[in-house]
Amino acid sequence: MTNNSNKPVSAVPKLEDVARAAGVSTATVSRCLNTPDRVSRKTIKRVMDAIDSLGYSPNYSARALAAGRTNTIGAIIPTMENAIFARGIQAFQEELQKNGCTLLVASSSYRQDLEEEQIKTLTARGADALLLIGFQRDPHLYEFLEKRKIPFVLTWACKPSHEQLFVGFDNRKAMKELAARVISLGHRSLGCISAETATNDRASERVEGICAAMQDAGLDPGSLRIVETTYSIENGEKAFHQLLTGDNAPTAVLCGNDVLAIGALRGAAALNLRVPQDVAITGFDDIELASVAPIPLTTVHVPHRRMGQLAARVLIDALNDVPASSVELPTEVCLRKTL
Amino acid sequence: MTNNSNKPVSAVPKLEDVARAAGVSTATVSRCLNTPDRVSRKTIKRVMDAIDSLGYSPNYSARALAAGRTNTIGAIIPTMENAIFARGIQAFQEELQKNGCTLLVASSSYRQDLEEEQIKTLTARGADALLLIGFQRDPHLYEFLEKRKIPFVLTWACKPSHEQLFVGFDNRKAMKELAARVISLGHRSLGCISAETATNDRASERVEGICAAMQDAGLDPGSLRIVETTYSIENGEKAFHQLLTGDNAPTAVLCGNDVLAIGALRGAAALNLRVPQDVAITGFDDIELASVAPIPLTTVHVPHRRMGQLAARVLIDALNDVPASSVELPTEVCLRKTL
DNA sequence: TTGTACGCGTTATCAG
DNA sequence: CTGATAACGCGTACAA
Repeated sequence: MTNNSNKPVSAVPKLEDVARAAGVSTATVSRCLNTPDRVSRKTIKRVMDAIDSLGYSPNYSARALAAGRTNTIGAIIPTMENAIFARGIQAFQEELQKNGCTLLVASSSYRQDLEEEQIKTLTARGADALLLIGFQRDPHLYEFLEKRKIPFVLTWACKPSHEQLFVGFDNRKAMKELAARVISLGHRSLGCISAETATNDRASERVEGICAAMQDAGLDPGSLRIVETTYSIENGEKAFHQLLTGDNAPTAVLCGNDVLAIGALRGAAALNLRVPQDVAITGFDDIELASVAPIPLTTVHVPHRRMGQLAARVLIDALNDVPASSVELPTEVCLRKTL
Repeated sequence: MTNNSNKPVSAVPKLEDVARAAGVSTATVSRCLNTPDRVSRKTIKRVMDAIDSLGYSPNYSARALAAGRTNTIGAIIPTMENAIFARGIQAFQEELQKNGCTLLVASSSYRQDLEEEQIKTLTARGADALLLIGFQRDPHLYEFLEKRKIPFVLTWACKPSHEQLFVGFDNRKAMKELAARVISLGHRSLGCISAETATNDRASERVEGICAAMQDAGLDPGSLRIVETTYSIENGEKAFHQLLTGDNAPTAVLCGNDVLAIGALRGAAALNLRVPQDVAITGFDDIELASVAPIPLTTVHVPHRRMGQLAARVLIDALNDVPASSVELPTEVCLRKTL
């Protein structure tokens, strides 16, 4: 067998090679791949056979450059290590895949400057659309995205007054409902372990929710003791210790998420406090972990998978110029044993 | 202010626009971005100013097409929902980012056919290199990657006889060590809850490890009762129930990972069995969850973050033609309270 | 239904 | 050190 072309045998096949093998033009091969309706049955078969035998697969960079679209959607999440985002993003990805789109994930480590960088990078890489977490970011970023006509959806939060597309839930309302529950059980001295509220709108809305519930119940929101820390079991434990060993220890500690709450639970055990008799503890998110905690955790259930899936649909619609609208997902207080 | 060009003001700026604004050629702008050493100080400043004021950022598709490299590395993991992979991949990503590379993640849902599809997609998308989990896959995939000269690293496992690059640990050895520990404590009747071994080499190697330990101790490996199931707390619980309510219930249940073990723990509670007095339970991976289980879990510690980081280094070296070599990471039996 | 030819935004080669 | 200019692989008018 001889190699009578002047190219190495092992070169990656391109459209032109397929065209030659099938005895058609490159345009026809391209059409077979993108608009098969406009090609005759026979030709399609010839071309497909050639594609198979050559092991051809299209070069997405070239395709993106020529077509102006990448069929790639980007998502920027604060961290990949948290089960919450993982679950929602997994669902997001599955739905995208059904629609022929690929997901590009980047994580910002909860830092706004890094998020901005990632937004720039992902758009430069040709992401057709973006999923972002929360609302809080520099306005010029929104202008940037709008100028480039890149659809985006905001998730894990909602702000119905906003014109921006979102698929999320009301953090404030959800936490307020839970806090009201706590108060209705007689708790008057509340504590809270939260993520950093300055740069995390979900966290600050949750704290607001607690304050609102206190207000409604005639309690002074100023009396809420707040400890801010980074999400992790260990930090939850430390924060709990700090809260409970200070003056005027709270009788109930509302945590910004389940991970912190698990830490708090561990902290309670270390201090020989019984939960919920000596101190009540609540979480947020209802991750799988919540139901298998040493004491099953009272928390707020959030429909993460559904959120991811809907967010994908919204973006795909937007890309197809189908008018999409925001959706606020319901959350639900999930009573178990720690309250 | 007038727009005296015939283009819309809002068009995304390109290299040419920057060149015009800076009064240089496109080649020079390109050089400023890629090989600044070969451009004079002054010119660089002029160009950078133009870039800033126009808000230019390069089109990666075009760059990839012209340069033949994307600075993108792909990773295909069985699932994003598992903390194990999340942690390793997060570290992988951080290390890549330090080296100017972007990570593209895809998940295969533990299915070989989907993994193959993802490999094709990621290479078509121009991934310069790939991270894969485990060794077990159709040989023609390896040929495919080698033909395309795409470096790849296999992780979460190792097979020193192999020529392929890997950064992982010996699942068999790790589990064997743990099993030997279990046996040395007097357990003669062993059970095992594992992921599907047919398509998951990490799982099958772990099971093999148990059998090897039994053999060494003069026990019949055939007596090991194995239940295969999908990783989840709930499935772990079910499998445990099945194991313990059958004839000849084992006195120790070794689980393929921590998630299953947590489920087993819950199953034990449901059956009113004390752990470890009535039945011993062990996990694998040592995720954060393991240490906060109702009863702290005896498990095998795996250096996930280090693995991710090293895998990144290996790939980056390979891309720079620096000879890289495989590394086998040590694991460690982690004794807590369930054994 | 099919083919021709140009353009997408960069990089890289080769002169100057 | 800088500037023309030819690739890179594909999509898509426009023509046939």
